[in-house]
Amino acid sequence: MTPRDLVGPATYACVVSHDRGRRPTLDTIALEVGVSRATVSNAYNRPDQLSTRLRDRIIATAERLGYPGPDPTARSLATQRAGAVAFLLGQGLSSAFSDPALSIMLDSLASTVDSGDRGLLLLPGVDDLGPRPSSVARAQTDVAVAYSLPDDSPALDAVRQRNIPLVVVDQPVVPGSARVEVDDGGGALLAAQHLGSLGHRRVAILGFALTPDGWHGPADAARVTSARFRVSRDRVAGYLSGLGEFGITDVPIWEASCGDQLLGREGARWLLGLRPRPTALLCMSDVLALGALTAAAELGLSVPADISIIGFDDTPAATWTTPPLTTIRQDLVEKGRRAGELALLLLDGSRPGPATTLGVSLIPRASTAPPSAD
Amino acid sequence: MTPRDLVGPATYACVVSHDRGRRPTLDTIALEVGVSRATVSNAYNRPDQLSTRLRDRIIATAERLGYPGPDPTARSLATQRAGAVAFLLGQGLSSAFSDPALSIMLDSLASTVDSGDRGLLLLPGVDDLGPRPSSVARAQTDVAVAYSLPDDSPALDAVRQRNIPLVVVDQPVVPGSARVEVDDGGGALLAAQHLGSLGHRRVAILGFALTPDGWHGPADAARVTSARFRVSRDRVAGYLSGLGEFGITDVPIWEASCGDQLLGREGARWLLGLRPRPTALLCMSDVLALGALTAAAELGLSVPADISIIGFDDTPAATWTTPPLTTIRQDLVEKGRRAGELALLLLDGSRPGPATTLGVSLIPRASTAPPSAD
DNA sequence: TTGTACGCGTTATCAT
DNA sequence: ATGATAACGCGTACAA
Repeated sequence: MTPRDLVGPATYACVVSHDRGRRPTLDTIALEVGVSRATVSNAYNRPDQLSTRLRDRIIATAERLGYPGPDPTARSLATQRAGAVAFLLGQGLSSAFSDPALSIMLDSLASTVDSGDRGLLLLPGVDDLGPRPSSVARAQTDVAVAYSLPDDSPALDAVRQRNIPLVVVDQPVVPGSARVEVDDGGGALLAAQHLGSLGHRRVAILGFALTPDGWHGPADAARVTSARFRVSRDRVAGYLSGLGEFGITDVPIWEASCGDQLLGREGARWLLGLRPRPTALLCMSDVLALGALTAAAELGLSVPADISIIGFDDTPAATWTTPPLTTIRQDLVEKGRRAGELALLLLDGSRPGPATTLGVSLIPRASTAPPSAD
Repeated sequence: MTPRDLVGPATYACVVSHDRGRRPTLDTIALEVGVSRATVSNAYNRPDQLSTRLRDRIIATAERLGYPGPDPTARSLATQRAGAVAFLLGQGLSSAFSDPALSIMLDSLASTVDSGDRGLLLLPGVDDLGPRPSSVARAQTDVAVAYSLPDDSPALDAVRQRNIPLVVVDQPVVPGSARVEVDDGGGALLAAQHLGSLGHRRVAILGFALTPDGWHGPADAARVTSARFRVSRDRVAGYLSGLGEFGITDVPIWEASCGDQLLGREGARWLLGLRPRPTALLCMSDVLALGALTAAAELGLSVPADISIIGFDDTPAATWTTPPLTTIRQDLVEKGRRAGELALLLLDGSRPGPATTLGVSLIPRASTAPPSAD
């Protein structure tokens, strides 16, 4: 059926209800009211361009015919604006909502970006590599914000190919993109120095994945050297550097494939099973540290008397644990806000500037103490 | 990083500027290769429709000219599919990521919906009312999933106006939509009966907002009667009904405008300041219960000796608290999965069936006990 | 207010 | 088999 088949307005309304495939469009309304399509469009988008009376008539007619308003997709096509910010995650959405560090950051990002009529399009990743390139290619978005992807994530190639502006949070370093990160190396250094100055000499690392290959377990030197996650790399380096100041060189590392609490527990069990047993654990996140707390309790070790545990992030949970968690604070809210602002700037046509690096600080609580003289 | 990495983006920018802002489209490629637009489209979407050689030539040319692939918006316009599921929240995204019950559900929903090339479009709400109608009107989505909105949320009118399928999670009841909810009344009943059978006779309720007007503080009978959140209404009814079985009729209620832990603490302080002091608190969520635990500790009351506290949801945090929290379990993962499945079904053209109601159960832990004989 | 030229693809249907 | 033609899809924006 072509528009020519429509003889009159009344007929059309009839046709509409009969023919379900045919939704009313701007043209339908224009025809019915007897004005042009442009005028109907103006009624919705520029009410000041026409008389109130005409506008009311148009809106009323639209309602009567069940016109749902200008189609968002068509509007996007015409305006060349998708009206959404895509957020690229390393893993499934599962992580987005269960990892507090990510949640808090995302929340802040969302409220920053939200001002305006923009939505937040979440693109879940697969296997720590980030979203599939095809997902990125099909996403209706004006700008991409990538969160903590490995150095060689194919998703980032897809973003570049689409030539949309990119904001990278944490990692990796992508030339030509805006970036906000935290002083991971410095934070790790602080944590290690804290333990060292407390007198610990046998310290182990409970860390994130070094490379997105799904491995979890003890990490040897080769894995550390070839790590493809910048954050993990920098934090390990910071830990080792800080421990090195105290002459500590032999540092076991357990690598959790994801920041999952259960894996943290498993890793801590392994590390605490080493002989001689470490007297302190450097955990790359509070969540991993929570797992470590659980493991310690299960092994009958008391924290911090038998084992000191230090986290990273300073998420709210760090204050609720027993004992409250000594940790490295990063400003997750600020990180999200900056990322959102950068996204808006890029949308406005700004060129990306140098990366923003947020500071970190040591928050001493009750999960660390000098080692007991055993 | 190799020098090549640095050159890549710059090179592309160069191509773009040559074209004087005119980005390549399907036509550009078609013209260059000397085939029709349709053939180029097929090269991307139906590789089997043309010879491998021609396809390779097309793809190569596309890459050479910096063609980013078929434009997602144009594709959506043509296919009449946005390729996204919109998720409507009552409040800002802040809540989405900080409320564990929501996070877990959303996570599950996301992974259900994720299979396929769909994204999840988050539409944050304002003032507990849900997203602004204009946000809904402009969202590029094929289906809407509304989470826990008040009975008269304007966002739902906007969804209906757009005539896109709707899945409602928890509340409200919207005719013509699919729905998944939990047995809120039954859960509340279980909680109240638990306390009653333990011997408690002075019980108070620490609850969610009854109406989206930002009020927090003591709730009188009028507010309860006119509540516009179904879940709050049903739970209060369930609580009162269960308590009624033990002859308890005078039940103070404190209403938290959001499920925030700080508000939970504030409410608990108020309730625990009443004289005679309640011996037990019915909390509408684990998060509120956490706040109550904090308040009790600050008031020097020990749980459960001085005060019994029962939560709702059975989020992971319930097991970590001191003492571990007695609570009502609802299957949040299942709830999300069902909601996702319903969304996919509706996308497939199915008609919404009757609402799915998920069961609840009492999880007794250590935060409830018989009242001390004071 | 209106006419109308885009925006960018998809997908029958048709031709070789 | 392969590829071409052309008809949509639905608005926006600018000149008239």
